[in-house]
Amino acid sequence: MDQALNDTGWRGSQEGWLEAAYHSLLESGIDSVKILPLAKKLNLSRTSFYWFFKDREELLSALVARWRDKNTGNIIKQSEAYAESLAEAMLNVFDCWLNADLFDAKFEFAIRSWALQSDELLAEVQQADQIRLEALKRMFMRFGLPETTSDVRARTTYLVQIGYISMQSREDIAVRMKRIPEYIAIYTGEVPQQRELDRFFSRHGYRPS
Amino acid sequence: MDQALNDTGWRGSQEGWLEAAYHSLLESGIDSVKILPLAKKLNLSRTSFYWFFKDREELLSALVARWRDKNTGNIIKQSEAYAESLAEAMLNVFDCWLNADLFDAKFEFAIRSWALQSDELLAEVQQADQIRLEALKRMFMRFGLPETTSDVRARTTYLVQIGYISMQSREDIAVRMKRIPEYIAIYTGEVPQQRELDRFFSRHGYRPS
DNA sequence: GTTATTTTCGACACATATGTACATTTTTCT
DNA sequence: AGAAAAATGTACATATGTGTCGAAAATAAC
Repeated sequence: MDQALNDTGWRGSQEGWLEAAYHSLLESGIDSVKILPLAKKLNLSRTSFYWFFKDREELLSALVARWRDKNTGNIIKQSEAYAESLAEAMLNVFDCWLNADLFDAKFEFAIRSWALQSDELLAEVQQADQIRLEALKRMFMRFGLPETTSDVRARTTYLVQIGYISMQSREDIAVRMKRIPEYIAIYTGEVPQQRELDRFFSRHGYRPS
Repeated sequence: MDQALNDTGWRGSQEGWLEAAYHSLLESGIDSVKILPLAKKLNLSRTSFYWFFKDREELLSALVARWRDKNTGNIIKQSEAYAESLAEAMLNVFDCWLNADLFDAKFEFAIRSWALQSDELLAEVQQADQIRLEALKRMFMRFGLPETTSDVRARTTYLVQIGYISMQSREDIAVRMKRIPEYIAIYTGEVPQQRELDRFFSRHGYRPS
């Protein structure tokens, strides 16, 4: 659990503490993000922390900033990506659910759990929800669906994913892939073309058997 | 914040401490469920707690038992209730999402957040998920849908709700009701009859304007 | 009304956490 | 190598939490 995160010769760094905090948050929730335990993991003196951060609050703010930068943005980008059909557009969004670089599901859940005890964070999360939902709704409308329908379908798409995250399920990629065509059919009301599915499977390194 | 939970003349009781713990869990997560703060809320001495519970662990176990008894069971019951169409059957399930007596959404979310830091609890939550999903799947199959379709539609139904809970949204009942027909259409593939909707609205004391 | 039971509370021992002040060490810069 | 800067560590003050013991008070039982 040591560093090597550093280009300098010092053992600790802002990034190092933040990284440790991130892992602790994902593993055991925000109340586990405490300076003393983190120091033990990093093999550093607890008080050395205060060289990099003013106090615990500043560390927690840095965590929120990290979430904000990562998870909001890619959904919008994917929902706006080029597509010839609604089914293909939806598959672009699904990239987020299968690629941890685009959307960090564990992080998302940990943040939501944290929001239970922080009204300030809850407001941020709800703002993120709204922005993401609106992007998805625009995608449906781009393909000619009426407003109310687009709204509910956007919600379905998004909420299933948030629900999935909240189940903290650890399913095999093959199991999840097998359900994809059905999900697309439910969300969009249209069955995806085989070539669209093949393109999707291919870019996620999956070979249907 | 005083008692009156008691038929006896004593101020404290097992139920009183449990009730306080429940509220604290829902408001601020499991790490806020601490004996000292609860004692302050109850206007009791902290150590009096130990007369009713062996230790903190026992209190937490009681909380889990409460969740188990309440939230698992009603979904199954509603999914098996009499219905002439799939849409009507789905509306029966929707009763859970709109009636806190049938399904305590806040409790559900708090438990899931807690499960982040307890593998034992996580296993319980995942077992509950599986049982609920299977009940919903059976409902779809009862109306003649194929197995895979039933499975994915059951997931959609359930996950949207878990996702909704996880959004911790505080929406107006009218806003939610307006979306109901669309949700039913997406989940079941069939449009609900007006009389089915009227029956549903009526039993939730809602008058569409 | 007295006695027994149940509940409540204060004092103690201990553990874990935060944050400050200041001395010390380690690295970097010249 | 020597000075400066950056990072680390020790000691201290303080806060909040758990759990035990035994005395005291309130209620229930007779």
